[in-house]
Amino acid sequence: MKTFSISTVAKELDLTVYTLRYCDKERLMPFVEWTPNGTRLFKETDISALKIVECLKASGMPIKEIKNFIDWCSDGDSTLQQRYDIFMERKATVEAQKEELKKTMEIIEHKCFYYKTALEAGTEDIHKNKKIGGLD
Amino acid sequence: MKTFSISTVAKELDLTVYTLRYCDKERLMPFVEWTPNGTRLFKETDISALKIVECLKASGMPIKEIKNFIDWCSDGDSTLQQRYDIFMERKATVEAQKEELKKTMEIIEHKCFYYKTALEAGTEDIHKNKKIGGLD
DNA sequence: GCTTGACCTAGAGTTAACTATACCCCTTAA
DNA sequence: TTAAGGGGTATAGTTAACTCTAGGTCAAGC
Repeated sequence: MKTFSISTVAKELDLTVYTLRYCDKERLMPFVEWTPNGTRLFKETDISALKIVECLKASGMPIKEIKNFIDWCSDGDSTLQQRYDIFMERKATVEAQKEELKKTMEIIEHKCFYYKTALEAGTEDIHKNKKIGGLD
Repeated sequence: MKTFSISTVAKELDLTVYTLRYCDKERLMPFVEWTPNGTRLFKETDISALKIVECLKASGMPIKEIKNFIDWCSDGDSTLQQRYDIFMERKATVEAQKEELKKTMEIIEHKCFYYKTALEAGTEDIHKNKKIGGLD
């Protein structure tokens, strides 16, 4: 079976070896195996699992909670419901983040317009007294 | 002119007074005025400006860079280009974040499906050997 | 056989953005 | 007139997720 060194995996996942070792210390990868002389050996499936870990991180999940998920994975079918719940919950938080970003983007685009027109006019004054209490 | 206390503004922006004072210490609100006995007095326009600060924070901009923007605002029309550039750059990074979230969401939704079907089958085994090296 | 470079651990240091504490002042209501 | 409550400062502590350093092992190549 093909295996990979920690630095290869780091490159593949766009992480540092420090980060991978940190994740290991936090018990996020109990599945990786070792050579007899104490070097980690990553399998293809390990890399897939780490991509899920990265996905959960990207969704804003703290590492301690990701650890719960990893533990449940080792526990087999009895934890299927918990694992399902985790991803449904993640789906909701990511949806909320998307909404937040959308609002943020609206304000930013408004400001782009504000400064574009101000630049064209040579002064910000054209926006003064436009709307009282507005965001302009 | 109507003014607001720090705790009122905190409520309005959904921040703590600690956070507002921290922002002040970081020179993110040089525009707020003070009573003779040393209390901050927020105007309506100050709250609008702080909403922009919060928007920049939400876009992932570090506070030290937001400070640059605030400084430029005080410098008048000579900094219009810099300020425009900042928002155009923010627009690009938020766009990138949206892309990232989209990818994250795809994996999460795939996992929701994975666990939903596993739950229905009563076992995760139905997904074994489906695709070698796949994300399932 | 010696150097180089990849791997290892333990543990210290970093960073940003708060968050809290200690202690002070001022106003207001009982 | 005193106690509560809201304001202020300075400074210390927290947190998460790295990031780095020191010091060590081991295999390969010259």
